[in-house]
Amino acid sequence: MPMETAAPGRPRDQKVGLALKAAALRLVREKGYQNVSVAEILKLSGVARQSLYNRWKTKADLVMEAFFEDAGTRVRPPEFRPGQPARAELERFLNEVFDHLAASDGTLRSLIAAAQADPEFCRLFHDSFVQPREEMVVDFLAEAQRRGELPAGRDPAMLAVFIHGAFWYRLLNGQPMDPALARAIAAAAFGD
Amino acid sequence: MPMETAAPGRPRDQKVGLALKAAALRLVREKGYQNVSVAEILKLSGVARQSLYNRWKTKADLVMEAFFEDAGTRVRPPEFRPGQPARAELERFLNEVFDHLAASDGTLRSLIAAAQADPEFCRLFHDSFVQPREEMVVDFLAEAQRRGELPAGRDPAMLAVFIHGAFWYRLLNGQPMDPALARAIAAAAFGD
DNA sequence: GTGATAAATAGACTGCGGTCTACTAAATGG
DNA sequence: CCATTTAGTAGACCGCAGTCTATTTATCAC
Repeated sequence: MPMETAAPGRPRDQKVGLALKAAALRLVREKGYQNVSVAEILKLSGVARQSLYNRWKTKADLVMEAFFEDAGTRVRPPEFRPGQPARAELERFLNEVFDHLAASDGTLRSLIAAAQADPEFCRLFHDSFVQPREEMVVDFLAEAQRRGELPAGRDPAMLAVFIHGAFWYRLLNGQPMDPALARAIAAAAFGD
Repeated sequence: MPMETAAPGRPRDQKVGLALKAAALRLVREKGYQNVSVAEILKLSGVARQSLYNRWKTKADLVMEAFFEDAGTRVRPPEFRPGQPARAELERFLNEVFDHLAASDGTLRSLIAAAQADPEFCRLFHDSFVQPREEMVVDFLAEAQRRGELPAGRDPAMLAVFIHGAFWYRLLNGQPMDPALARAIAAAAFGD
């Protein structure tokens, strides 16, 4: 148990933050990021405006935390399983990511958009969300290379950038994120 | 000369649109998209608010037109030149794009962000800006393949998505767009 | 208990993009 | 000349995200 350093002043009420995240998550799922106002989140959670901005700098910060707190558990990372070729596993992973994105409507798109106007949020979003997912793929590809399933000449880090880049590019241009894309990406990464 | 179909009512004053584009271009170059308000553009151009929204649906529409009207002439498309390998030409092209983006600060980032909240603008931006540039690369890669400089097994269309995707991904995550990236992209596209 | 500190609440306020209304001005066809 | 139609101007107006101020409340140290 960590020694709590007993900060002075009134302690934060956990319920306030939880209520805000719960309200934000529910409303964004129901209506989409664009169509949810901060005022609505405050009304549903029954919390005062300042209490939100005491915890998060922007609406995007709150929604990112509410939305992706468990997102890491929704998509199973790529891993080696007996009898499963690396290429097929990458394809499976991509399809799960696409499904998750489809279920979450345009939330990722909105958060990426928010990051373009806010360097601080851009870094936070990258460090806490984008980078870890990129590294999962890098590690997986490096292992595939070690096992001889990926040609030796390729750079796993660069391949991961291409893979995520292709998927961002399609997402941000409003184009379909379907199994055909997953197949094409996996084929390009592993193909000759 | 096209038969002008003599629309009824007062004709549009060309100067109004030109003044708006000139003001928008100058202010965005000076201060960046985020830091320019519509009110400023109106003040500098000496035009009324409604006149702007008669011509463009949003600030993003105006800035896109003002900013990229001549952008097509700034970057020389990839083309085959005697003694110039396709891979080197692609690298040159990417470096010119990166330079142009650096000079235009975050304008492309802001327009991509605006597109995420506005499906109509997303389509317009894609059709009039993104797609043509993508096709330039596809055509170039297809020609390289025909000439035997690009391995036969690869799909030029998919490669173009990877190339643009990688560059969008880096751009939108606030990472450097430097010659090293251009080299890595060209190497991955043409390398074994 | 007293004072200090910080959380929570309520609500006014700012600047923004975009819409709306009212009015004037320039072209058309009759 | 007159009716119609559209462009342009001026400025009020709306909902938004985020800031600020004032007040109350909960917890410390003493």
